[in-house]
Amino acid sequence: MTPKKKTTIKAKSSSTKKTAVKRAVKKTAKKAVKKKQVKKKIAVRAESKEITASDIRVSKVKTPALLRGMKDVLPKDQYFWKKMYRTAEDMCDAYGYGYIEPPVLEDASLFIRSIGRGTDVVDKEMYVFEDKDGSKVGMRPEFTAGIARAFVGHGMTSLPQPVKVWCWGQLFRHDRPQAGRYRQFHQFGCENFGVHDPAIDAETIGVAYNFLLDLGIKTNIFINSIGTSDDRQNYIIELVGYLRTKRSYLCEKCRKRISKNPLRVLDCKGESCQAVIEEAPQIIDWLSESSKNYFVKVLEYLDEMEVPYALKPTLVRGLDYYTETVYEIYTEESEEGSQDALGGGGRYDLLVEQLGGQPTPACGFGIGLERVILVWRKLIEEGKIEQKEDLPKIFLAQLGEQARMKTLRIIENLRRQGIIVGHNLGKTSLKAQLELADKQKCAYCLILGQKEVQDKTIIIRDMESGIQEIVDQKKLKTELDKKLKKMAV
RNA sequence: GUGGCUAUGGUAUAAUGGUUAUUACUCCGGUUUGUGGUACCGGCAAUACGAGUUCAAUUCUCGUUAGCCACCCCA
Repeated sequence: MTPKKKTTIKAKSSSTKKTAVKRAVKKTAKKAVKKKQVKKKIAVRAESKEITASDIRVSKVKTPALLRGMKDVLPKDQYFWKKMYRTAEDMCDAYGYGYIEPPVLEDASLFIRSIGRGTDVVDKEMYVFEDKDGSKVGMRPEFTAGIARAFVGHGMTSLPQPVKVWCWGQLFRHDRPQAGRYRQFHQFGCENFGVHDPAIDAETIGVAYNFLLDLGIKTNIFINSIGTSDDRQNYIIELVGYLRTKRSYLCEKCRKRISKNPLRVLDCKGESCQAVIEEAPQIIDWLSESSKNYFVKVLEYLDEMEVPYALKPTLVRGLDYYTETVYEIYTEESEEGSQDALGGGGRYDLLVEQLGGQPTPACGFGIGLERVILVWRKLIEEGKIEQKEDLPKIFLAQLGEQARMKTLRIIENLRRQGIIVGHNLGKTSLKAQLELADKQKCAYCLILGQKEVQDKTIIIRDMESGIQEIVDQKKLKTELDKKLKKMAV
C-alpha cells in the first residue's frame, strides 16, 4: 500500500536501459498518485475536521520547525563545546571558582529590579510569562541576577570572602536573530563577591582573557570606569547640560535619550552625534579621587598580567547595576565600532544590597559561547588555529551472530582497562566495518569472527600495512598497550 | 522593533513558463557469501508554505514563514 512497497518491487526488476525508462515512468506516475492522495486526504480532513493516524501516514508528515532564534547543538560541533567547557572548568579549578547554576526560571521582578527598567534587555527582550498560579515568571536573560539572589538566599555572606563562582548555561533574549545572535544562547561566566579591591577586578578580567587565549583566541579588552553612583550622577548632570546645548546636532533618538538614558548617547554611531560625543565631557574626569585611583590600580594589574586593553571613555554598559570598572572583550583584529563583542563584565557593588542582602561589593563577566565559536571557526578556516580531533584509534569489527554477542562485553572490558574502541553493531558485513574503521582513521582494527570466538582469540589488523596477527583474548590488553605506546612515540 | 537580500534532496549545487528537475558529497545496499582506503552498479532523497496570473508555474506577481546582512541593542 505504501509507496515504499512499490519501490521495493521496482528495485527487483532488472536494470537494463529499457527498464530504466519504465521505472522513470512509474516514478512519475507514483508521484502523481501520491500527490492526488495527499490532496484528497487533506480535503477529507478539512471536511470532517478529524485527523486519523492513517491520514497522517498518507499525507506527508511535516517535521515541526525549530522555533525562531533557536539552534540545536549538534555532534558535529562537539569539538568546540567540549573543549570550551573543559577549558572553562580547568580555568575555574585553577583559580578557585566553585560551580553554581541558578535556575532558568526566576521571579520576573528579580531581573527587572537588578538589570533595570528602561534597559532593552528587560523591556524588549526578556521572556516573561504568567505561571499557572498567576505569578510573573522570567526566563533568565543573564546570570548575574540569579547568582546574586542565590548568594543572598544561601547565606554566602558568612563564607570566607571573596566568594568565587562560575557558571555555564543557556540564556534567553527575544531579540531578532542574526549571525552569532540567538534567542537561546550559551554563556560562561564568573562572579566574585565580597571584596572591593582592584586585584579582584583584574583577576576576573584575567580569567576571561586567559580562557579565550587557551582556546587560541587573542583578544583585546576595552575598558572604562563609570565610578560610583554619586560620581555618575554628577557626571550625568554635566553631560545632560552639555548635550542640551548641542541638541540640534543630535539624531532624533539621541534627543530622546537625553532625558531617558543620557549615557547611551555616548554609544551612538551617527556621524553628527559622533562629533558631539568627541567634545563631550568624559566620565573619567568626573570620577572621585578614590574611584580614579581604583581604576588606575586595575590597569596596573592588567599591565602586570600582560592583558592587552584599550581605554574607551565612551564605554557604558547596557545593564543598570554596574559601578566602577566596566569592560568588553573583542577579538584582536575587530574594529572598535564593530558589534562582535565576545563578552563583557564589570563591577556591581550595589546589586546585592539592592536585592536585600548585606552591602556586598562584587564583580564578574559573561562570555557568549556562540560568538566564541563563530570567531574560533573563522580562525581555523584562516589556518590560524589548529583543530585537533581525538578519534578512536581502534575499531572492533564483529562477524557472525556469536561474535556480535561477545562484542559489547569485550568493549566494556577494554574500557574498564582504559582502552576505547569504536564499533558498529548496525553492520554485519566485515567489509562495511573495515570501511568505517578506515573512515574514522583507526590505526588498528580488531576482528572477531566465529573462529576467533571458539578459539578465544582475536585478530589485530594493522590498518596501514594490512598485517594481521592472531592473539589470545586474554593478552589483548597488553598487546594493544604495546602498539599504542609505539604509536605515541 | 526597522530596512535590504535570499529560499531547489541531509549538505553543496545546475536548469527551465510545457512531457522523467542536473550534478557531486553524505547515507543505505551490491560487484559470489571472513578483509578497508580506489573503481563500478543500484537505492533513498528536493523546487519552504499559501494565493494569484496562465491552457500550463519550480520559474512571473503578491502574501506568509524562515535564514542571512545592516540598524537598534547586546553576548
